[in-house]
Amino acid sequence: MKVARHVIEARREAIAKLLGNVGYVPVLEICKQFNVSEATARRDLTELESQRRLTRTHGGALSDFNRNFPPLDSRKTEEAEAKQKVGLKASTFVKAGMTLYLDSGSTVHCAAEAIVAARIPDLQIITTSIPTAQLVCTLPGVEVYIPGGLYLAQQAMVAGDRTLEEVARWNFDLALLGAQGIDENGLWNSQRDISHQQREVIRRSDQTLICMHKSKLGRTGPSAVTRDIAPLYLVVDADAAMVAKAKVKMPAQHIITA
Amino acid sequence: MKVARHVIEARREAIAKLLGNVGYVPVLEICKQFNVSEATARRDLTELESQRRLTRTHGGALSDFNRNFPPLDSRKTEEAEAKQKVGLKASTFVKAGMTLYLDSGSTVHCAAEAIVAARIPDLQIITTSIPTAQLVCTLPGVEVYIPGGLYLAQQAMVAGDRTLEEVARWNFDLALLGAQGIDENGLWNSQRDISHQQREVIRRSDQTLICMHKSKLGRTGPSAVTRDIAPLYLVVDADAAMVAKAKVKMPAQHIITA
DNA sequence: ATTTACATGATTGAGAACAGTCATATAAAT
DNA sequence: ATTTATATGACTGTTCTCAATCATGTAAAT
Repeated sequence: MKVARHVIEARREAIAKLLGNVGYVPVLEICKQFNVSEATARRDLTELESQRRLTRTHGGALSDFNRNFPPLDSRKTEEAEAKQKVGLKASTFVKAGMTLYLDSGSTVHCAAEAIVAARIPDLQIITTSIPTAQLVCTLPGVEVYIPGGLYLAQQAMVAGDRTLEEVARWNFDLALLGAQGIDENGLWNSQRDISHQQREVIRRSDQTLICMHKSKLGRTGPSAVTRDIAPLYLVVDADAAMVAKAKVKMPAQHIITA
Repeated sequence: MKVARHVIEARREAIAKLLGNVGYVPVLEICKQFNVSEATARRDLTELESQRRLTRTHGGALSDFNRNFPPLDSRKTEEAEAKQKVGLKASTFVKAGMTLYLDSGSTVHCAAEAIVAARIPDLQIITTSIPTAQLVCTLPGVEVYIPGGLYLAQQAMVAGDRTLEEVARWNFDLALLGAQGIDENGLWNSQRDISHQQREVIRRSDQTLICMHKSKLGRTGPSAVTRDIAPLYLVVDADAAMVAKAKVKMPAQHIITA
């Protein structure tokens, strides 16, 4: 029987969310959880895949978010080098005594590695990323705060309403954020929760650096963080001309080439 | 043909690493990458899975994110067996659908391992322990919340005023707590912060199990959690007579021998 | 109210993945 | 050097997964 549109949307949204939390969902698991036949479960998955929100595998589906943010350590791609360059550049903005927000994501994690390498002391660091927290807590005089929230196994981070509330209780001297894309319409990320939270961080931070590598220039994502990117700073492994080509509306002095 | 042990180890290590980078590897991909038959690829995967280093799926394997924490593992070596027994017993009190508080500490971590082994689904788990969070989040239908707070590198946990505040926003069906000691004056722990927080958890939980091994009977600690231990339950690898010798004022039916 | 559109579940055949068994060749043990 | 242990690949039958098709009943459109 045909079923109301909103029911379908809700179920697919729920599947996507489930996938975001768990990382991998077998088809039969979906059948059980949502009381649908394999056929519909598969149909939902193919639909979600065509929306680029997941990747199908034999027997189930993989979170796409996982592919964008694979585990942060032990990676050796040429992308990793770019990210390290970007992270290193971003870390030069960090000064002793700052209250600092570090986003979850591999590029910002590289920045954290550079901060540790530079042995910048006496920071107050707030981060939703567990690996990043564990990394920076080795620095002398550094206090690391993790906002509470739902733990996402895939990304080893916390997120959700409570996280947002917690973040709203801080003010930052500097925030380092990752993103999925930036174009003439603004800044984009992968999930509504994360975009929401980043918007709050931007509001509460004296200065915000968007850390990304050049392949993300001109690209978008499922969820808009902000259209108004003029106050932000962009740290990227590309010169101003390349950034201009992506139609990023940002003052030239806010573009920092790594 | 039989092949040298180190070759096998190396290949399996490489598979694990590959998995760490990519997040998901199909079996055939392993066959191609390492020039082995499907049989060996599968054998490697089952071996790695038994080492808890990955999760198998139909057609491949998923990277496992619940990495073991060195600090917790080293603490586990002594009296590990006793703690596992206690943890196993405590886990039998956990039923599907519960809202559950899991304390930070090795004994409760053992209980978490037993919960995972029993594959109890649909829990809502609140824990301040990062390793425990990463362990239990693998269960189906389980949501894991980490209260915000100051990250303590030593214990891989969060603590502090904010953590207490966050905990105070929940109510639990069941709480599993560790402790440093219990005697005629009540329950003891190592730090004021932790005692404070445990007191709050006890207040907010329908049932509280204190999980400890017998060497802690009759011992105290720097900070009192509560003098009124009568409503609590004690899971310990000792019989009622041994508990009585420690002058623990607790109804007999509240003493559970592991 | 009637018609159209379509989401769903059941069925089916094809293809993929799996566990088990066995022969073999080589590493480790003696 | 001889024996034992075992890692491997080939083979096999079974199970699982998948895409396609069709009938059905309900939501949307008219």
